[in-house]
Amino acid sequence: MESIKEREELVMHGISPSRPRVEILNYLHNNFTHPTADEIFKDLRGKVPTLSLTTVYNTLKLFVSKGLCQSITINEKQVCYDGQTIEHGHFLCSICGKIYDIKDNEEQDKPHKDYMDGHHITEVHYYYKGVCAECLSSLS
Amino acid sequence: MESIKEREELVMHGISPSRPRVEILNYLHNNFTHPTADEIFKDLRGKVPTLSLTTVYNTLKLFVSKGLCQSITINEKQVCYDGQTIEHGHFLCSICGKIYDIKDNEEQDKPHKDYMDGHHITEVHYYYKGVCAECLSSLS
DNA sequence: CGTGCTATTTGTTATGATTACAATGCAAAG
DNA sequence: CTTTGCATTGTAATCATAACAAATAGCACG
Repeated sequence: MESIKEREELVMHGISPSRPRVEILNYLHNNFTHPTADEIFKDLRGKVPTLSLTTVYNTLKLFVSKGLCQSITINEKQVCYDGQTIEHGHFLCSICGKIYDIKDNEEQDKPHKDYMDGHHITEVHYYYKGVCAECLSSLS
Repeated sequence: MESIKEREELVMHGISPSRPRVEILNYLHNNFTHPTADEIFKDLRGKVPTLSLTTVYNTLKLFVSKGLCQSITINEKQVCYDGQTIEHGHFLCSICGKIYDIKDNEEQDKPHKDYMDGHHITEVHYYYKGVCAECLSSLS
């Protein structure tokens, strides 16, 4: 895990590839669990002992502004982050609280437009709530 | 404004129609601004001087659980509330911060399914971000 | 090698939304 | 009138996030 890819990606986006930034981006590229800032912080502390939570927050905000990741606001409590920048939906399980990615194979399933009611649309977000497959099967 | 309709609606949903509850429901039915708990509290203080912010929070949570209103989590800072319970999208203006209702005239514009990837879907949420018509026109 | 400059990181402290909790109030039933 | 139980209230706690100032690191230049 040399994180060369992450280093390059940062530079291409005009961000200098400091240690914390490379590690956080690498983390986002390897974890599809939609982590919160705090989860990222706790998970990376072992690898980068000097890391501070403030840096995680700053870095994530920077990444979002540069289009390197997206923030997810399904959960009423905390913001979650997703290293996948291509538009896709999410599913929040009301029982276990996990967030799943939704792969939209059918195009018409997702809302799509540039203008609506005269507003200029730059981002489309959609998500579902319910009970996930795993929780469904344990409700035997 | 006798709020008889709200009184009835509360009773029909198994909620005893106390003064704060009637007033908050009435407020949600007359304001389509997607207010936060605090905005509702401040706006109703004149009319109901004994009202407490805690009651507003409790009541909103009760309403959501009984399906009398829905909570909107577009904004990363606070949760907003919407008295309209029929499924509809929202639009958040990144400039002025206002939230608009989106009337979906075209059915295929909104995602729709009962099951997806094995998960059981009970709620569908979607929203857009961008620049609203008003802010667009003032960018002259 | 040092020096200074700028960007980055860090720790601490503040903020602000939401909740927990305990106390008070109130309305219906006896 | 009392009792009983739910509603409401005020206060204090919690917790995510941001502000801020100090410390540090990377780097161009002498």
